[in-house]
Amino acid sequence: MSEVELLIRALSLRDELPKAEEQLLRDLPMRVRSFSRGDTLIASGARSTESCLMLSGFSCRELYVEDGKRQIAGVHIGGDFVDLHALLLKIMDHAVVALSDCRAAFVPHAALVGVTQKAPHLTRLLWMSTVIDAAIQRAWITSMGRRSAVQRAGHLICELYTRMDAVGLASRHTLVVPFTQRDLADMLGLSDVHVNRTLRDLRARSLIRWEQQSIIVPDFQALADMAEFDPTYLNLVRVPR
Amino acid sequence: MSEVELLIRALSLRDELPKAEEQLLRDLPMRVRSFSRGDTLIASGARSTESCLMLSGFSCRELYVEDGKRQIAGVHIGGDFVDLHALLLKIMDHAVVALSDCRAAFVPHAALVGVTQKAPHLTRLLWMSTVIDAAIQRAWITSMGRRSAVQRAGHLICELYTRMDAVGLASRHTLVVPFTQRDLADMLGLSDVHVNRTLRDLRARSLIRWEQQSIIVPDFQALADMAEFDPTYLNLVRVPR
DNA sequence: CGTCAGATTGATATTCATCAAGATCGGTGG
DNA sequence: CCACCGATCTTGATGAATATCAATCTGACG
Repeated sequence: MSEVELLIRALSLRDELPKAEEQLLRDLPMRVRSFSRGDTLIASGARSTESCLMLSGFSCRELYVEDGKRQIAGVHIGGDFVDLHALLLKIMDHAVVALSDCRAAFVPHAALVGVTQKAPHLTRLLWMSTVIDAAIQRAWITSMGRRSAVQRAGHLICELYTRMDAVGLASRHTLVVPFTQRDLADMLGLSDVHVNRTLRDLRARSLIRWEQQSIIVPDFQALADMAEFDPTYLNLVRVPR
Repeated sequence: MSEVELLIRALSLRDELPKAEEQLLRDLPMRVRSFSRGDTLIASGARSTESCLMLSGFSCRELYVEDGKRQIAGVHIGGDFVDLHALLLKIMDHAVVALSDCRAAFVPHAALVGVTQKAPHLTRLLWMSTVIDAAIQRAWITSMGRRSAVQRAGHLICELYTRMDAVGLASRHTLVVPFTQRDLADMLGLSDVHVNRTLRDLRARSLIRWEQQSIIVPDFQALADMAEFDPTYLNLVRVPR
């Protein structure tokens, strides 16, 4: 079982992945490292020569504004090529930080450039993964601009549930997530106090339960309806790309 | 002067563009169409077989939530390959709508797949343009989550100024933009009334003037400082990619 | 000259942030 | 084993930011 199984699974969900391309992924040179919650995987402003693939655990994209307020612009789980865009951007506009203990693989840009030169279809699939990321960001923008706090929180939980379920990381109505309410607040653009009340509200409506580090979603459809969640943007359909 | 000059300029700002690749762009088959303000260039949910390149004028990415509230998730100007991600996404999660009279070129996906097969470097530059788009979206998320209304509006104006200036569409302190205050409200996630007051505030501080369809920024640095605008994320540097 | 979209202003309501104080819980040193 | 400690969660009270509702004003245009 190779380190890139989850990535292969994530790509296979969206298009047929020929064995040869699978092999290219397995053969990518990579340096695997472990991190603890709070560690910085990639610093803001870094000029990377490697891109970072999540193997297990959680990380997030983190930006700070001047008075120390934090905004999280995306959450990443195993199989996400979090930092693929560094291949093109050269200088990071944000940091990637561990939200839980996690493992990540760092792949040299030279190897990825190699993929773009000899494997156009695989290149398109990697490109696709960055573009799905952007679609998720648009959903966040929509939530932050035009949805209430309860809907926003519900929408985020639906997103995480759907994404984790797709790669086999959710089990029967339950998500194991390491987030504190402060983390959630920084994802949703709310204060931690207000997140607490928002979760209480969701609990009171029996849309979620929150035990230890687990979010339990007894009735996904009910939550999705409340939050106006439509999973189309996650592109979980297998079509030629 | 070909239709794709502005695109060539936008890419050249970020990396050297060999003549051969320039020629590939000029040779792309395309169907040019004109639109009036309010027209839909690409409908939400569409399964396109073409991608849309802005030639002139303004468009935006538009999403609606159920009670009819609109959120704009990005603004596009001449030279922006607005809809390049449709090549990978296959089904649109949002609409692209004209914010002014504009012209756009539609390029068949088959031709773009061709580029990915025979021009890896140009492919990376196109990929880059989608990934810069995502960086802009992260800046919007940060603004919406953690900046005040005045900073948010200022930040957006700085973004537009910088992008338009980069491709030669801004002239001495002045931006010609066709936005109504309602458009602006839907970009910023505010009500139109509040946008009006926010602009009044910016005017009162002499950070902008707003005449007809022109935004005048007498002192860009002052506005940027107030809004904490740092243009790094727009990747306006010429480096090998 | 009337009409209509957009801009502006005022009054009020709602949502959410901030400040402050407990409560809970896991971990740690004695 | 127990007392303590810090981080997190929870709740209440208050205030600021922003939305909503309702007029009025302005300017372009038929």
